[in-house]
Amino acid sequence: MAATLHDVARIAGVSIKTVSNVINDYPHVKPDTRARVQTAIEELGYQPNLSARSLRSGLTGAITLALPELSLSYFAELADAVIRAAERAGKVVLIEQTNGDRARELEVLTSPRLKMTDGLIFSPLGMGMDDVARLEVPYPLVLLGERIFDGPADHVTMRNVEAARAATEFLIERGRKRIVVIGAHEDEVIGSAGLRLRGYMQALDAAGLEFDPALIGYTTLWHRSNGATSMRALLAMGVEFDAVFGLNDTLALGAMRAIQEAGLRVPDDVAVIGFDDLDEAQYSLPSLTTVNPGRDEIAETAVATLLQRIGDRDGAIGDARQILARYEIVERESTPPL
Amino acid sequence: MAATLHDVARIAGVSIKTVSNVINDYPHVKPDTRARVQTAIEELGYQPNLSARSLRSGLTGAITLALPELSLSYFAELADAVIRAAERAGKVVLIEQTNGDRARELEVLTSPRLKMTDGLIFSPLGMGMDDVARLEVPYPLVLLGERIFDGPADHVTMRNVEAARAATEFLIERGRKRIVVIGAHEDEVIGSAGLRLRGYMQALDAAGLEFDPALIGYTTLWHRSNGATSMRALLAMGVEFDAVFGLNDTLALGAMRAIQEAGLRVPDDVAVIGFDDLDEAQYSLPSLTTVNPGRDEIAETAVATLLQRIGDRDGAIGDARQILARYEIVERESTPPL
DNA sequence: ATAGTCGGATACAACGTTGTAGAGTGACGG
DNA sequence: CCGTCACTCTACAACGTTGTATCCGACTAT
Repeated sequence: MAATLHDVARIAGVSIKTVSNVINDYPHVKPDTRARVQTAIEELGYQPNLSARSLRSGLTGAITLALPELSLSYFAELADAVIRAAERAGKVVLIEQTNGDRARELEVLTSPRLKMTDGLIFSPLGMGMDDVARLEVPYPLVLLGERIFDGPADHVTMRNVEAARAATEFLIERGRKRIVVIGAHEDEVIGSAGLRLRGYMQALDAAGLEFDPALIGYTTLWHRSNGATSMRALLAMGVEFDAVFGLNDTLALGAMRAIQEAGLRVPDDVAVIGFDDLDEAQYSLPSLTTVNPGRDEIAETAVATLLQRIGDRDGAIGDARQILARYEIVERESTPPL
Repeated sequence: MAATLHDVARIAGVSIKTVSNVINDYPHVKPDTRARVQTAIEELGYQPNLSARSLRSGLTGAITLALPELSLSYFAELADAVIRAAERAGKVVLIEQTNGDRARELEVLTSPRLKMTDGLIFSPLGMGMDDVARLEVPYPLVLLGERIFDGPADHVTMRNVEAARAATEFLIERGRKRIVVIGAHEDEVIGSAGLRLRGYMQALDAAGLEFDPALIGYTTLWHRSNGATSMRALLAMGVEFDAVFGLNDTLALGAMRAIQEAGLRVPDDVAVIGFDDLDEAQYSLPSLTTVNPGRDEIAETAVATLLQRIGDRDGAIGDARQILARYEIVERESTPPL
């Protein structure tokens, strides 16, 4: 079987603790002894048993990332970024999918499987304000996304309102006046949809444009098909518009397809802007202007914050923090100046 | 801190082993005792320490999935499927990204981090035939993808040649005769590109169509931009063609964009077929006909095979197996009958 | 010369769990 | 009435690692 400290110690003619000391770079080991131990380690191909180490130290070196599902590009790209950030810190990432299902999300929060890792980066979708208390968990937790405000945990997120306002203003500056929104959620306030819609309204307000409820397309989910369906419905109702703000890129791309199907031209007849800066937004026809919400920064910060909490066992850091990433408009072909 | 067996045992007035027996459903425990222990467990909110359990049992209940990168949709959807399959079996998945880089792939194979899990599902991209020996690893390993034939490990993959042949025949049956291939790799034989190109040639052969090297578009990577660039190059050379076979969906979608940019119509002037059945293939304009290579089946089988190997410590199962998934053509708008 | 310090190494216990061996109890058959 | 057996439970060791206490020798300061 796999070699242990005992095997190495026997071959090197030292105690197991000395081998352990060599491995952990404990300073007081004679160079000569160290060399002998190193040789033995290589000879046996010794690799430490991480379970034993975890048992001793109480830490595993892994973190959990819980998100709705990887087949949604936004979350796939988020996971990519989180894994890279974790790797830079020498940590490894375990992924749980919740499907955005509230029950499953609550289950993940208390799952024994979490004990396999040192902390959780959690992007909830189904949970609401009523579940805030469930976030009082006995392990380090960092939240992503928008569902929970003022929870008991650190929260890393994007400037939804400001960024959505900037996106809307971007369209207005380019001469668009009747801007459809695709992806709103009925009566939602605290989720991404609610916040982005608020940014939209702020921009209209600031520009002195009137808000027209007929321009708002509601969807339950944010898949491409929802964007297309919602757009088709608006087209069928004969609403007049000269621009579309997809509350995420996937919706925007779906809407763009529906617009083109209907014989309208993007961007000549209708300008389109999205939100998320997915990889695919560069390759649509026309390429999609969008908001880069700072995904890499979010991932990096979430990992750093979580690791801080993990390292901080006596609560020296203090209360839950809210951290907001920088956003940026990425201009492409779908929104030329008129 | 977290409760242990000792705490539960003390409260319930039994030995720790009895508590352990209750938890592991050992049959010979008096109902009365069992109930008392259960109560104590709930009272303390006891959850077993998985590190300790792992140390004892030698198993962690987690598996590693190593793949190029999650921001490639194909791999994101593969990861999604693997995680679901693992979850059904009560296992959890840790993800390593290799970026398709050979050095990084070899590193992953020997990383100590692997010891945090019971086995590896590995989708290599950079490794070649010369590295086959590196796959002789002292832990359960299941390979995905095409780079390695006849390796020392179980291999779950798709019927690349047959499926590519079927895709090509699908175009031929619909009256197309000059079929461009996008995404070929120079001189490659064993990779997905080489195999799919072989299927293409077989189909031409069977239909009595001549192979024209001018119709083959080479790319190094399989991103959307590569598909677009390669297609633009062929268009610039003035090659005549009436169909495009993208060796994956991403390439096909990129190529489709380039075709439309050039003023040609899909599918009227050019039919397009892809490979992978990504989610997004349904939502392009026109929607993309493609090959579903059996991704769910591959994920399910890979997990099942790996778990078998993990459970089979005395090598009762025997030699490495090759398992091929069923494929299927998914017909959409990009390939109407002429 | 002696106490104190430092470098270099070791023995032992402990992390929390489960397998093994075995002890105690009662029922049952001969 | 005793041996056997099934049931119920316990004590102990072990998984492989690292922290703590400790030991020995050599060097420094007084």
